[in-house]
Amino acid sequence: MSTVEEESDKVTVETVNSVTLTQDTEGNLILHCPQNEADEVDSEDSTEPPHKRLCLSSEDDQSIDDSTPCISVVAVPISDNDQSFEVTMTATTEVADDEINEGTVTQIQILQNEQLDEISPLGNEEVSAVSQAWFTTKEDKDSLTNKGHKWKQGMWSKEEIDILMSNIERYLKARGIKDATEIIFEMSKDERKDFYRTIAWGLNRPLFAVYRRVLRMYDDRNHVGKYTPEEIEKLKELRIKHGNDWATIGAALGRSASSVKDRCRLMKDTCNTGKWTEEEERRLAEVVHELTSTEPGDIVTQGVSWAAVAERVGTRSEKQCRSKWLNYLNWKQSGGTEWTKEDEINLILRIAELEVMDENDINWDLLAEGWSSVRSPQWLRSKWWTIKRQIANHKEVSFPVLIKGLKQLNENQKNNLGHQLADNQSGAGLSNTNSNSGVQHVQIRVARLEENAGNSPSPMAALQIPVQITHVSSTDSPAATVDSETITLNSGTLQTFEILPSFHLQPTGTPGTYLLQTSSNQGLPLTLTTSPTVTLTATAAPASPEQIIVHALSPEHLLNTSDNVTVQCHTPSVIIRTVAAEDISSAVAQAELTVDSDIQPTNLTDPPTTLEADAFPDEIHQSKLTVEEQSAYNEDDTSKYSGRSSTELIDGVMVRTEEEISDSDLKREEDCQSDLTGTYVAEDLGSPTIEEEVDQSAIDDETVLIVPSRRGFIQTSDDIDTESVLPLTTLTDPILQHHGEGSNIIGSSLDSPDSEDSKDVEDLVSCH
DNA sequence: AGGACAGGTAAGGGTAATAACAAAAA
DNA sequence: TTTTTTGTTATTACCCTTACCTGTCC
Repeated sequence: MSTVEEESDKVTVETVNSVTLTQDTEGNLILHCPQNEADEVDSEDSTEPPHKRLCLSSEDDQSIDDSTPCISVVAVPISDNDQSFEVTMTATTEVADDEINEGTVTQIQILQNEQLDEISPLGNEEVSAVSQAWFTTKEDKDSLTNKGHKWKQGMWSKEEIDILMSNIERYLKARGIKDATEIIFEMSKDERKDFYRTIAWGLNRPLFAVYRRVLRMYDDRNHVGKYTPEEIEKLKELRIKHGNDWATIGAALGRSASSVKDRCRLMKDTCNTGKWTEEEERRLAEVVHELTSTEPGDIVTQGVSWAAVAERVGTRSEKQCRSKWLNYLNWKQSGGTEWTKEDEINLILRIAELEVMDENDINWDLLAEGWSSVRSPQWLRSKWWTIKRQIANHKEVSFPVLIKGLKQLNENQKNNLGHQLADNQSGAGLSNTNSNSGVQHVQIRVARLEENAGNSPSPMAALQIPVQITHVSSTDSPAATVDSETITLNSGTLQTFEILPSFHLQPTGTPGTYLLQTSSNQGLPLTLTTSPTVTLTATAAPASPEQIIVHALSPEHLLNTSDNVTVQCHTPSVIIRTVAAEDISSAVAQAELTVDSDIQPTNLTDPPTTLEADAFPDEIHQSKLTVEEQSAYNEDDTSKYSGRSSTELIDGVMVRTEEEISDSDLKREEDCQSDLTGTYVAEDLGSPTIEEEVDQSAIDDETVLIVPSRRGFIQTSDDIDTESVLPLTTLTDPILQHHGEGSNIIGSSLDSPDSEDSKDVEDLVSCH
């Protein structure tokens, strides 16, 4: 593969759901995506998908009423200097105005949250009863459950933590407090009275859970790390002296009470370590079966009181007992078979089949059922973890992307000889740390700007595809009777929002598909400006294009574009892709475009050409969407997402995958694209694939690729400065966070420190 | 007196990450 | 045989929920 700086050739693609843009009070760009997920929030959901529409809500409150926001995406610059940005998106429920009922709570909350600054206490609308209630009693819980409330349990996701942190930050800011610990540990209950309730905004968790989380987070005696032998000794003494007074013991050791309590649980004095003797195993099995009234050979994975078991076993702690049982003994005794590579592939496929958008939605018990080589649901889950880690940056990519990547990876492994793979990979410039199997350390890149790339003067500068906006018409209502919405960027009274300070639309060759170009000097691909110049109107006009794809292109392309273009859309969903542009520095003429429903784009340069390799030297990757596919997706593909609400599908939500591709890939893509003139390849949902060689003639897969460059960025406005940039940790706007399991967060990771080691990156994600 | 509120504690089930160790491959 | 790699197990630092408790205020 080309020898061009490998680092820089990596291209990242990002997939997003359909969204709309808004800007929050802090100047952050927020993409709202109408959609699905509404579901889960309230169990009672009727089969009828909530009425969806575009919701372009701006800061003005009105948007609340007529728009029904659903998904929110926050795109924020993550770094002041490099202007790189990431997009995080979450889904929220969307409901028609009149349907407001409990199910809409989410939405309301979000909107309100958006205006958190004017901290008006929860308002009258009912806020999530869950996040506003302490409910520590079983009665409270049952009561809420009976009312149809559901809430999140278990480990907090990164997104939730982001929200929490962001909420806290806002709270502090609003009150001029610098350190949250002041509130948490120093203030009186009265002084902090609305603290927890306020920061619980957007979190579908009981207030008490939020409270616990916060305490742990800010307790510096927590997370102290490994206990030293000295500490263990001291702990033993203190234990004798103070019994179970964990607070006292913890204080003496400089550890939190729960930490010392947990540590003590691990060290019963009679505990053995290391290999279990046969006698111990026999005893364990006996005790487990006895206490659970089961027979040897039965599979027992739940309902075991491990403390009681450990007590009876005598020589092992409860954790040792549990671990031994769930990871080995029970399986052994019930005639389990060995786990094979095939099982592994199977696992990936089965998980993929589940179509869940969130790993937490996987029912491991169900998955493990009847699978003889699976030792226990818990074991299977941990197995999954080890598989997942084959993708170096698994934490950064969305779940669907991860699955896709793993599938591809396994296919490659199956189809290629190890060495071949390795060779190809290295040739492609994708680093593969592992010379043989090539399995390890594959990395899927999230749209992020590459640090290194920036340093090289490279040609890539020319390639910038900062933003792509796709408007998809909903196939379900061809008549577009319903939502013919007007998206007015900027002045409309209705839902207005503004995008790019200036941009151009270019026909792509596909009817209804245009490329939106932005000038680079705006600084950002996506910008919400106050200037009333740009208006994008989507109407129900029948003639409306199936979709409008707007791309922010490199400056060069702007030249030939005409100023006014009208685009008609009668569809509710908008897909916006944001991509980092490489070196957009070169200012480009900025033209303003107005999209009208009736007008056809004029004077637009032929997009295909612009997409040529020249225009986009090595770096740019363009994503394509095919109208057909898109439509198909909308109407027929529901099955694909069985796990999600049908509404989502209808809306044509697309999930964008993020991947990294080599520049050659990009080029190919581009070429391909130009060939396809007019045909936009649908971005296939899980398209990121990992390929070993750059050379894949198979671009047919139509993955959408966008090239991110470290220079890409999103700015809310020209005057935006670094101040307005949210810290990395708060990329996810809490406000937007969706409650409930349905939240779809894509590409939320951002900062990932590890990304730096692009050397290890070996991903090859192909765009098939 | 009773109940809601706002915390708080301890117990215990569970997870994620890693350390240790063993088996296999080079 | 020795070394390196890979795969299992064991360990452990933390996490989270549950059940129950406490003090204050109305």
